[in-house]
Amino acid sequence: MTGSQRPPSKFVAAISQIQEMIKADRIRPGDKLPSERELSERLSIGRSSVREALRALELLGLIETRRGEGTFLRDFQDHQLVPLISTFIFNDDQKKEHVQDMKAILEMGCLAILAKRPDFKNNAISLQADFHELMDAAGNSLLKKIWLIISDYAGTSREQDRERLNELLMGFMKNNPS
Amino acid sequence: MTGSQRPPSKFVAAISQIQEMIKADRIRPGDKLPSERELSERLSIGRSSVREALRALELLGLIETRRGEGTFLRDFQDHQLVPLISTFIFNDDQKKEHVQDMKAILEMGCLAILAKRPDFKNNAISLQADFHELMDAAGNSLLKKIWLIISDYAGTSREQDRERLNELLMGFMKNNPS
DNA sequence: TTCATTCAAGTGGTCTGACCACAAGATTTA
DNA sequence: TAAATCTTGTGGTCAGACCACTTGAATGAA
Repeated sequence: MTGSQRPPSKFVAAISQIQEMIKADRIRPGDKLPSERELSERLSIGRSSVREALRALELLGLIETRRGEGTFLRDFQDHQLVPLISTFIFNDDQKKEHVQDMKAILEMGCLAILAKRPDFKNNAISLQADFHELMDAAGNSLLKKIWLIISDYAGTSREQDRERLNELLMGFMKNNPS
Repeated sequence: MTGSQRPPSKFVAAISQIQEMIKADRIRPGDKLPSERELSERLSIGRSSVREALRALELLGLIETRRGEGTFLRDFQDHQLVPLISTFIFNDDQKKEHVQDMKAILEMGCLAILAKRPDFKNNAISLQADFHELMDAAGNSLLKKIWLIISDYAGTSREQDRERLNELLMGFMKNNPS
């Protein structure tokens, strides 16, 4: 027989279903999810599989689990997956470079956005500024979120960031004289 | 009693231990990890907990699981983590503009990488090229991955992409005369 | 009443043992 | 030799049993 691709594992299916449930039931960050046992019943899968799904989501920082209380939807702010994955990344220097480059690209992009503004030189950018503020100023939340994640992976210090920012700014001033 | 912080859950501990084991045993991408049952024994924790850890790692794209064969360490390059996080990131962030800007930033970054190469003008970039090829040429898998996802969300056509690429190239040529 | 104590129910955390589905190699058989 | 068949080892899943913890209700003492 051909074409009989086996279905995705239960725990992967569970993740999707849980996400759908979150949307359908309008569960918001901070709200409580159904208990593992209830999920198990509603999704008709064993509790173990539910747990595997929940543990994975937890590791991603999408949910939070409190023993004796329940499982709660979380805001994406503090993703713990970063330190975790970075240890894996550290095995490979090339990948580390990629992360660094990626970060630089995002930062350049941030500056490019700001540079289009008339008040670019005046207030928004002082040499005391750091990218957290600049990202806010740029007003692209998507950019900022991704930058935050990448920054975490990159693992550079605030000082290093600031130094490079200065360098970048110098370059910008030169290429974009007002 | 105060200050009795309870230990991290088994499955979190398992993740760390598995990581250490990978390092200690010099397991490289593509290699096989010990079986779940063996891990269970070696780490002295139940197989369920081992599985919760492995499932989480799998969702992060750090390992790959093949039924009947085993569990294998994976190259970080194909981490599914990015698409995963992205679905979440895009949740509250439907701002189309942000996505477009983000895409442009990534593409500029790609060009910037290529521009540093001596053969920039010669072969790598022809006006027939599109960003798929350019991203490959840039050689930053992380960049490409994120770009692909963003592109997906941006929903622009290949033609639109090519047009903008041409515009960008023009600008680049102007600002970076060889 | 009011406050503290106790208790019961619900929840996540973990383990065990049992199957199933699958892949690969060894073994048997034609 | 070549095909068909075990056998073994692996992940996938489930059910049931405890444990640890939180909460709130029930209970009792002031």
